[in-house]
Amino acid sequence: MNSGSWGFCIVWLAPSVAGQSLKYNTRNTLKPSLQPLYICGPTASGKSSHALTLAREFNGEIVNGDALQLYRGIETITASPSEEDRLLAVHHLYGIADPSETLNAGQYRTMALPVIESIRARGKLPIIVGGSGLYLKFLTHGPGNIPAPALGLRAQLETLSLDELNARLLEVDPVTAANIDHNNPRYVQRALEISLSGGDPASVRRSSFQAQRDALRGILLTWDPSDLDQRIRRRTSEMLGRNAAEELAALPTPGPAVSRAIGVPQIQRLLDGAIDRSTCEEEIVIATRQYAKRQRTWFRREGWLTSIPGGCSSREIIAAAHKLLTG
RNA sequence: GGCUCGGUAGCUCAGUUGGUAGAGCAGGGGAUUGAAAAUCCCUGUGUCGGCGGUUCGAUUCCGUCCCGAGCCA
Repeated sequence: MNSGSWGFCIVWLAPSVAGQSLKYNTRNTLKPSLQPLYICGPTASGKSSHALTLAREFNGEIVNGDALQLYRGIETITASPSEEDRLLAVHHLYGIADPSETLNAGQYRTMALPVIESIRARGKLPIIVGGSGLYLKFLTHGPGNIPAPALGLRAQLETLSLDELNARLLEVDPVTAANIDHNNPRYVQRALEISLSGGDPASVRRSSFQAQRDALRGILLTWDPSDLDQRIRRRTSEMLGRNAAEELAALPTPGPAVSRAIGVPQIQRLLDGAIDRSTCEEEIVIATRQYAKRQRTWFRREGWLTSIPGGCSSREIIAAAHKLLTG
């Protein structure tokens, strides 16, 4: 597969969009480039609020890039944009999935691409805001040449032990077996899934994954870890102070994805009476902090992102975005 | 006041029949190609409560003091 077959690139290069005359806010005269602007960063880094500022400044619409905010019914727990915020700019792909579903990065891409295209078709700037590294990776770098998850096969593999999975992978795809983290059941299982679903083994297919050629532009919000920790503590406390517990209690049986969302298992145990409120809060803070660390590690490798201090002013974020949009 | 049990890594605890100690969690670092808020990998020197004593050598034995918890007065 070559770069030309990436749906995303096709969208970006669509001549009908590139030829339109566009109106930005009067304070900014920009070239008519409506390539998406990405706002990334760890949880609690202020992505949503900065994105809102930029959407209003640059005539943009916001597209969710967060795996868990796709689900409805857990808005408080996932710190999704509030009703008021959604009145200030158009928001897409928030709360569009049933909590019993389990989406994946490929499905997200499939949903997000037409949304982005339609925003551009309306002459608006798509602003993708989120912290789910893999989901954003699928958006920016394509889905590769790998088959979608085969759920039936996955269920079968689920019954095998890690040793058995590794043994089978070694038979089917020795190249991948030699390179994979064989302690990680998810990775071993997925590699097997690919190799067993027909066609070339995972080692061949994954090597056909290509790098993005078009210029990507995005902002990575950064924080000093101890400052971010304070923000996480504050947000967790506020979240529990709102209707988080009631929200979860009212949720019809969630699927695997929502069940694992940070806050859900902890609040569930609070509702069950297994832990008290302060223990619940502390556990959520810890899980969130660890997640933020993983996000930091992930985004650090996305070299195309421009780092901006998360605590910057509206003026500064606008200036940074302006530079990216015109540069 | 007396007795008993505790006091070891940020937390919960193990252990050393006397040769200065190790797990889980937390913390730190990393990975990440369709479950990703997931999953996985690497990373443990701390007056072993204080002070004395016995000993070549004490965190380990003895004495005493301090601090918890419990029981008896």
